Amino acid sequence: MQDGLTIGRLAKAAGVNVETIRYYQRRGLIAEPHKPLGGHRRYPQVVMEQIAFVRRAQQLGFSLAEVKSLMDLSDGRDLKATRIIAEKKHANLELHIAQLSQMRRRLKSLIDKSRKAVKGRCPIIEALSTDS
Amino acid sequence: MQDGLTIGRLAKAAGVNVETIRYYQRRGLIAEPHKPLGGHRRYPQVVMEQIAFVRRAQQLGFSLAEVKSLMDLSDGRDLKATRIIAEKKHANLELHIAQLSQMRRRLKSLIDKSRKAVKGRCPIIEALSTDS
DNA sequence: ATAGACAACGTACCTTGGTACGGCCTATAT
DNA sequence: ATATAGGCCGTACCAAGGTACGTTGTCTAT
Repeated sequence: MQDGLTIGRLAKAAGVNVETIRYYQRRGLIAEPHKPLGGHRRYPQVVMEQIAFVRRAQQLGFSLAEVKSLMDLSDGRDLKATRIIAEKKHANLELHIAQLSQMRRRLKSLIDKSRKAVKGRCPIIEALSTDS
Repeated sequence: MQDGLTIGRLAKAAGVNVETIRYYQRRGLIAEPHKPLGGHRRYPQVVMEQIAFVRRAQQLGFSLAEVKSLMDLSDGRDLKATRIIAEKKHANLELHIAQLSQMRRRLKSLIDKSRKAVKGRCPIIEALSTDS
């Protein structure tokens, strides 16, 4: 029994798959403990915190590449650089939401038309079949 | 010179890549003209309309699998089946928008905090580093 | 008739965020 | 001492919607 968790226990504790941890290591998102010459790695607590960081950032919409950038700024000293990443993401999010909202509106209108339509002519199919 | 367009001209006219047309053929989304024994296919106008159908449906948020279902209903006789597909998509869209909106709100709040923050402590990094 | 452009086809590759597998090695409990 | 669980590593695979490439075949203009 040594200090730190095995990858399996860490995975369970962090609520992720073992393969996900290995994947994050390959992407340089979490610290990779030294491998004791042909033995098994032991993960200190800090790695679990790094995994949690990744998951929280993902929930805010950041990609893993962006998460990496954020982590590189995670000493908290460069407020502005961090904020710029967040602002870029926020702008993307706005755009994305606007596009989806338009889709939703258009789809809703077609559905409403379909409900009132007479048999035999489907407004949805017709809208997809013609310009305008 | 024969009737119909070659795949290259069709692609240009429809504003898509040649490979996209071949891909749509493989997915059964557009009609595949007979190949005249070792020769080149000729595409009638109707195929361009099918491509346009696919693109319009994509713009409403439908996946290619859903587009296929819609096309199978495109005689316009089954209003209800078509509407059910659209309603399902609409519901997904609502959910998706709601999730993105929450992200946007949370991100916005972090950005605002960051603007007012004192040097050295980044509220964005801190939010990603801790629970709650 | 021959060059050059284009078509056909099969297959591999791309992105993103993982998941799964197989072969081998190690750690731990009994 | 040995069983067996689990770690390590490389590689392949998944969805989705295409894109790219190489080879061979064909079409068309000159």
